[in-house]
Amino acid sequence: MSMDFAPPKYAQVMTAIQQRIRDGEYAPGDMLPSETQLVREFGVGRTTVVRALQTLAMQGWIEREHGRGSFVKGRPESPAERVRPGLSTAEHPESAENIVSVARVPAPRHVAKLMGVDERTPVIARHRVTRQGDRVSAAETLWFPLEIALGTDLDKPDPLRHGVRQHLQAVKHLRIDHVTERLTARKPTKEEAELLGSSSPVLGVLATVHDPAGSVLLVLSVALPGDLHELEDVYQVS
Amino acid sequence: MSMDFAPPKYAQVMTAIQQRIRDGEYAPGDMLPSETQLVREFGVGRTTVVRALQTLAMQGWIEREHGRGSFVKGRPESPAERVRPGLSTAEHPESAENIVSVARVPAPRHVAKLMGVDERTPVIARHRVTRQGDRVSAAETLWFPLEIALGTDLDKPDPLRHGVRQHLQAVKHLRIDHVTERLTARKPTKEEAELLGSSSPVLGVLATVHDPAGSVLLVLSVALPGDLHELEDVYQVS
DNA sequence: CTTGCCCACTCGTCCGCACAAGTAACCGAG
DNA sequence: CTCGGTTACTTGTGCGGACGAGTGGGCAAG
Repeated sequence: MSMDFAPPKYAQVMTAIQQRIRDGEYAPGDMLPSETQLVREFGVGRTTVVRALQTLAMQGWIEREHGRGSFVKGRPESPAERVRPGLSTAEHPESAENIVSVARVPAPRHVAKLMGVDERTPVIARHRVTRQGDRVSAAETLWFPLEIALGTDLDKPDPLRHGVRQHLQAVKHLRIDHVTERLTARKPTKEEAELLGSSSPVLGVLATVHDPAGSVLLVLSVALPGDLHELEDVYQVS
Repeated sequence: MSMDFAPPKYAQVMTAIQQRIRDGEYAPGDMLPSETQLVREFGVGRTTVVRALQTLAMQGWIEREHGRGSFVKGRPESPAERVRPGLSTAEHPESAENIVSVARVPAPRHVAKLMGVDERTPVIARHRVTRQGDRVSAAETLWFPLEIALGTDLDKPDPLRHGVRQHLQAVKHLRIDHVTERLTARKPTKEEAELLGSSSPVLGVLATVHDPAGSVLLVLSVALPGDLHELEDVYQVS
């Protein structure tokens, strides 16, 4: 059975309006249709339209003025836009083609340090790649402490179709709370260079993923070829 | 008549709960009273309680789990701090030793694009270095549109002792509002390699600095040798 | 003991309605 | 002409009710 879940109506209204703003149909400064008009257009209750508009306002897409109307601000630029390679790596679904190898290996020095265990403690290393068309656009390694991987499929070479984060949540109720990322420029390791088919500089992302208590769920390292990737960040100055 | 306006009820509920979290009455991890209980306690409709709780959740005070309850996160922390090479470069004071050269040159393609002007439009290029002990730890170039530099000392090779940001503010009342940064890994240019004394990979930061109206005040490019620099970033997950 | 179902409880979403309050255009009295 | 009120719009807030869906404990059948 095709059980595709429809997103909630208020979210549908939000996406529709966001799309129109991006398309320029609603330009910055324009007044949006009134709540009543939107109610008619989308065939939903005012509660729903109001919730969509108020959420958009909180996210900075629009501005609402009591008695006048809602106006396009067109500047959804918020700290939410930051690229977060660490998190997206933990969330991305896997497929058979992008698993390179999964093995139990002694923890490399820098990984052991981040996990707070002794060097050479055995850990699970899960090597993957991401493809963009024909080319390998990223080489990723995820390291798991044994006690985390215990009872999960993280130590098996089968693809996790819902991603690592989902798997941890579903199988062991482990929740990701925060991520520490360290970014640097470096040469790819021999293995990475082979996978990427190039030894030009890479952006190295080393991320430590924690649960709410601060324990390390995994450490991950991503090598992003410099000629393929740019990380963008916009911020307000106090 | 003392017409003091009572804040809306949903806001009253929010502040009450926030207060209890701050006081420790609701400790992190605790389950909040259920919506129904809060309805009874505050004598308001469920709509109101739900709105309060959902807003608190969006602000990061609590977490709501479908079917289980609402839980104190006790973490109204703002989006985590991030290193911002772009801004600090604009703020750092200069000294005679770290000015390499200042000249009027045609805008390079990528700079012209960010400024929104034609390629080869003349701009002021200000080349600098940062030292760490004996070693040059960063090579920076700041490009200014002519109309910005006009009437300032930005086009003169004398060090700006209070930094570029201060100078713009003091001399022309120009205020920095936001910065867009693009990060990538690349090989240093010939000039950068010479200044840095190495041609190992660098972290390239290309930042566009805007005033409140969105006009570009300057574009700056920083080359950070990968073996000397790491950019760290911590963030909360949803 | 284990398994599977039921049920009470939780939050998620949505509706229709009501009234308050701010805004702006119109219109008539002066 | 100016002024002030009326009126038709807008958003802000609030209620009660309804149904859906996820969670977890209890309970009875196996």
